Amino acid sequence: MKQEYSTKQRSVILELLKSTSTHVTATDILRQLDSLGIKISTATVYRTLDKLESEGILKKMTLGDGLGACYQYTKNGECSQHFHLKCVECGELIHLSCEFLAEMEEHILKEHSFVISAGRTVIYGKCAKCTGREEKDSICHSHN
Amino acid sequence: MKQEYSTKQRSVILELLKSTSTHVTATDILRQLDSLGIKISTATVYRTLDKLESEGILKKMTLGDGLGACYQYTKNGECSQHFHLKCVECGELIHLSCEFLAEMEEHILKEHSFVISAGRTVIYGKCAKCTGREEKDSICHSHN
DNA sequence: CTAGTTGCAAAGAGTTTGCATGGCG
DNA sequence: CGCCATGCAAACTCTTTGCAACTAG
Repeated sequence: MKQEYSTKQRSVILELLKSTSTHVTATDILRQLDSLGIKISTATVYRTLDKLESEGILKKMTLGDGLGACYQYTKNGECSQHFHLKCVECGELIHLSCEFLAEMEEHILKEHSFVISAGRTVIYGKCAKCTGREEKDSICHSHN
Repeated sequence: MKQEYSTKQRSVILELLKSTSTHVTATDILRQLDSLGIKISTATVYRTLDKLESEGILKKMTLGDGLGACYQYTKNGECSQHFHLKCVECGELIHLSCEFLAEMEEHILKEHSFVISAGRTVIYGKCAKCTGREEKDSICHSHN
């Protein structure tokens, strides 16, 4: 097995991720590093994220926007155990840890023989804020 | 509202999608068109897929691999009312109409104030066939 | 010293856009 | 005829790769 060196770049990136509460793209990280005056090459960021992911330190998720992969720091894979709700209006990502979802997984496993990959799944819809907002101005139009 | 013309390109692309049982990427379509000797430009394929999707004729899904967006034909709107389970192994799309899901929607609405858009949501995981298949050859490795 | 790591720049893959032309209704 | 759709090529974004220089252990 490959040994991991503890380099400055690696720890900077990891710190950044630890201090971020939501998911970030590689580009976000690049931008942040840039605004912090830290210079780490694009390639290194991608390679590091990749490594951190395969070490299980980060979770990689694809939120079907045009944004590319998102990464998020998770203490021992925590995020792989809950679902994500993504508001299609405002883009907010809600982490949903709730026993009901566990039930749902079980149900789908038993009744439909399907093993859900919660980490990969993003449930789309509208968050509270955006639902309220919509009701105000959509008097009578079907759907976009 | 924009009117949709029925062009040759549009119907060719739609036919292709109708006759495909799993998801395809824009590139797949381009390749297929090419091997059929039909020439439709890249831009048109992308624009058409986009339009078909917003008309609700296609379902767009992102299978977080490096592959880009995937599209799949679904009979007009029929599918906006139930969830979809997508096997990340074999590509099978399972249409899941089940009261449990309705319960789940309600739960998420009440407890989390989030309105799920079932038509937009794809739940990823592994279907029965592929789960069985995996167990055969993964004697003892943690997870990918 | 050795093997993993970094930077740079170039290359790829997927997708989008501007603009002139073509085609449906 | 008017307006949407198409083609082409250039532009873009995200990500990967080759390779020489570098550094942690």
